[in-house]
Amino acid sequence: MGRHSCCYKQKLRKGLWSPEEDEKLMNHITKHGHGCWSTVPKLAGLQRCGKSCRLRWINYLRPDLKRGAFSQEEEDLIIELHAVLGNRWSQIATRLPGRTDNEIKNLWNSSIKKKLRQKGIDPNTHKPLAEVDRKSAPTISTERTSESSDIDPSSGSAIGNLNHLLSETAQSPELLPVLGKHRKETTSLAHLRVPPKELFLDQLVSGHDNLPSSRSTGPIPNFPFQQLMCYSNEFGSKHGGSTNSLWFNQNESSCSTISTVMPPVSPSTLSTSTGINRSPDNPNSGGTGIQSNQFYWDTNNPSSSSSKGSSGSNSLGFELQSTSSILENSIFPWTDLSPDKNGHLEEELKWPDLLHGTFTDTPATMQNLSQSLYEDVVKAESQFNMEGLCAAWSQNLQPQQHLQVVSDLYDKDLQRMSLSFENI
DNA sequence: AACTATTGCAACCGCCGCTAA
DNA sequence: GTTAGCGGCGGTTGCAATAGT
Repeated sequence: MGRHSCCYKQKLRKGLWSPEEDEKLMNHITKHGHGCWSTVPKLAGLQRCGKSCRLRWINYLRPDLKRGAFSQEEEDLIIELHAVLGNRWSQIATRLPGRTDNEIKNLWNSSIKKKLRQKGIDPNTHKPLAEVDRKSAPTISTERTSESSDIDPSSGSAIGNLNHLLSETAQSPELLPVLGKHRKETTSLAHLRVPPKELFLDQLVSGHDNLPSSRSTGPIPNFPFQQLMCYSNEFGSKHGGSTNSLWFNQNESSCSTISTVMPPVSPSTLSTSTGINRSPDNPNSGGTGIQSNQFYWDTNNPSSSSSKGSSGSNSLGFELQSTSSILENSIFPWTDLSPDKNGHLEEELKWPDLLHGTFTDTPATMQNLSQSLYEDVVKAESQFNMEGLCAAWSQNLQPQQHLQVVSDLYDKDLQRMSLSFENI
C-alpha cells in the first residue's frame, strides 16, 4: 500500500494549528470545497499535509460541529451504539449529529469507560465484570496505556470471535463435542456448517417473497434469516452429520467467522429477548436430549419475545437472536442462564438502565434509532454484505439477478472465511 | 507557591480498502 | 493483474489545563 506522499515531505508543520492556519483552511474550503485533500494545503497556502488538513476540518473547523459537553442522552446513545458497533467510532458518530468520531472516541476512553467500570460493567463486552472475569483471566488495565491486553476478543462488535472461541475450546474439554473437533481433526472449512451455495441460495429464494419492495422506507425488511438458520439442521440431518450447528458471525478482521446469515447483535444491549428458540420445524429439537443445537434468527415469531418494556421489539426493532447467547448456550453450556418456560432466556437490561439503575421502556427515539441502525449495523458488520443482499432485493431485480448477487457475495465470504481458518 | 499526577482534547501514525492508471 | 495514490479509520501519543498534595 502506498504511503501518503506528504508523509515523506519534510518541512511540513505538525502539531497544533494556529488561528492563521485555521483561517486559511476555512477560507479555502468555504470558497472552493476541499476537493482532493492532497491539493488543499498547496491551494490554501498551508505547510501541512492534506491528511492533516482533512482532520482539522472534520474535527474542528466544520461548521456543523456541535461544541460543548455531551449530554446524558448522547452518552447513553454512545453506549448503546458501542454495544452494537464496537469501536467503530465513525459509524457511531454518524448517529450523533455534530459530533466527530474523534470526540466520541475520546469521551469513551476518558469518561464512559470509567463510568462503566465503576458500575461493574466491562466496557469491552458490555457485560458485568464478574461475568467477564469468570470467563477470562483478569487483566490489568491502565487508562493511558494500550488496551490490547484488555480487550476481550469477543468484544468490539460484541459477537464472538471464533479464534477466541477456539482458544477457549482448547482449554475446555467440554467444548470439544461441539466445536473442538473442528480444530482437532481439521481446520478445513469442510467441518464448518457452511451451507453449500446452492442450498444457501435456495433458502434465500424461499424467503424472498416476504421481502418488501423497498428497503429505504417502511419496516425492517423481513429478511429470511429464519430459513437460513433452519438450514443448518436440515443440512445436518440430510447429510448425516451432527446437528450441532452454529452460525458464527464476523467480528474483527482477524475473526474466522462467517456472518453470512446473521446480522450482528450486541450480546447485552440488543438481546432484550434472547430467545433461544428451537426450530419450530423440528419438534425434536425442543430440548430433551436431542442433539440439536440449532438456533435461528427469528424475525417474525412474536412468541419468541418474552420480555416487556423494551421487549418484544428490541432496540433493533425486530426480534433478535443474540449471538452471544447462542455461543453461551451451545458452546458454553455451563453458562448460568435459565430459560423460561417457553425456552426463552431472561432478558438482559439495556445499558442506560444499568447505568442509571432504572429499567424502563425503550424510548421511542431509541426504537427509531435502532431501526435505522439495523441497516448500518448490517452494512458495517457483515462481511457477507447484507446490504448488497437487501439492495439487490429492494431493486427490482429478477430472481436470477438476485441469485447472481448473492452467489458472488457468498463466494467472497466463504473465501475470506477459508483463508482465516487456515491461519488458525 | 511549587511540584506532581491526572484529565481531556487535539493531532499524529500506521494500516486498510478502494480505485484509477 | 499490479501498483501507487488517496481517503478513511482506529489506536496511540503529546501536551496544556486542572486537580491534588
